[in-house]
Amino acid sequence: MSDRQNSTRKTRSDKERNRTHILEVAEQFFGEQGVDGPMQAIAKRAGLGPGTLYRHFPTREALLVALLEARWNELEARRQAIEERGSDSVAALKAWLEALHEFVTAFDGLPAPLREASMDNTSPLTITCEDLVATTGHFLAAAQRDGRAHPWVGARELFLSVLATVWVTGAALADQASGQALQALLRFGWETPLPDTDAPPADRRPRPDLDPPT
Amino acid sequence: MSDRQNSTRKTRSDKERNRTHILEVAEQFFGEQGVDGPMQAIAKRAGLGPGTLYRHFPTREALLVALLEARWNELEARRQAIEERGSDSVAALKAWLEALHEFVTAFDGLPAPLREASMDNTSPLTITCEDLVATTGHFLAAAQRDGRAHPWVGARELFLSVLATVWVTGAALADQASGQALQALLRFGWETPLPDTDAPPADRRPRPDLDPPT
DNA sequence: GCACAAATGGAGGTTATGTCCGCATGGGAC
DNA sequence: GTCCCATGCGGACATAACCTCCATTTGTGC
Repeated sequence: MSDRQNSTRKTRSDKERNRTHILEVAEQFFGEQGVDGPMQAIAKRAGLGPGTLYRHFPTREALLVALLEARWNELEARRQAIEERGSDSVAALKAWLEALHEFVTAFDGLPAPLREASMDNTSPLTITCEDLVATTGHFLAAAQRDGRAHPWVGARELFLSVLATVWVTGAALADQASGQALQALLRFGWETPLPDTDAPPADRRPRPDLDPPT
Repeated sequence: MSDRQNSTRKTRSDKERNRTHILEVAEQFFGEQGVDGPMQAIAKRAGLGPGTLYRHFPTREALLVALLEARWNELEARRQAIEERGSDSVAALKAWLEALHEFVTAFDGLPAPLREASMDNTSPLTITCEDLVATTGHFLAAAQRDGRAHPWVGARELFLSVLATVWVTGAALADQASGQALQALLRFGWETPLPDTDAPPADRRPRPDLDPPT
């Protein structure tokens, strides 16, 4: 970023100015209306033509990527904090999932494009998603090594479960209670029952019987 | 339904004919394109003007309700079959959740309107959703009475978790594996660990600590 | 057949998306 | 300072979808 035009001219100053202004406006707008709000409205609120908006961010997703970048740094900091705290692996995983949850709750309607991105591989958001899955996998693996998480659970599933939880509760629109209960439900899903007997720690139960793929 | 005009005239025959034709076309169309496909296309494929389509089904949701009605009967039959089978409560709940899963997978994109409906209370789909939640609650309660499901789990959450699972896996578009793993994750969430010790059966663990509502 | 209520169909208002191109504006040479 | 021109701007426009309204057609009862 900020690499100047190596050929002849410096990039015009108004360009960068407009870019950041768009980002400010979009941040506010998405915060109010959710990520599905009309792009037009952002351009209008920024006092720019639609052409300019699309020149800077050719798709809604591109705009989202730029907006999430700032928050991504914050999330990364939180990840480090969790790791340096050196708490037990389950607490760490829980903390990370909560951080992830908050990240996905940043804007209303965010889960949908993230889900899309984690499937399609063609979206600019894909890399972000894969990073998030990777970090989730990092914490999950630690918990599994300690025998505190079922070994058959995957990082991708946990990530998707966070998306699903946020999606289903409508990003804070709807009842908090269901959201929390769902989170608890999922936690009970991955967490291993009890280290309070001295039986073999991890998989006291085998992988649950999955129905054949019909 | 099919109550004739009590005032003066019988309802015109072409009306009912068009209605059923629209339903046939819509069933196929939604099956192919998902429930978000353009309404126009349905009208066109049925050889009708958009006005006629909207006269019969004023909203996309109204059309969905009519389409789901047939499948709802099927689901109801399945419910009865499960109950008459008289299997154990956990198996019954599992079977019901699977039936529900298939119901929600009927059309691509179905989870979204159902979620909407189960929140808004203004949608024509709302009643359907509430019926589904009620039945889920029926099977869940039985399992809880047997101490085979965590007592703090609610019917609504289970229903929403089915919606969420289907949503996140993109209604059979995406990887089956993640979908099944998620289902397993959730099942581990609600199912009570083990009747293989003769300890008090149900809540071996208290309701998990929910974080205070921030 | 005839009259008329009922139903049709498509034209059209509205809102959103994304592109294209004439125009203005900022950067650099002098 | 001023002039040139590449760079970026802005909004008009092409496209697509939604949904409504009303002139026209069509089926029903007599």
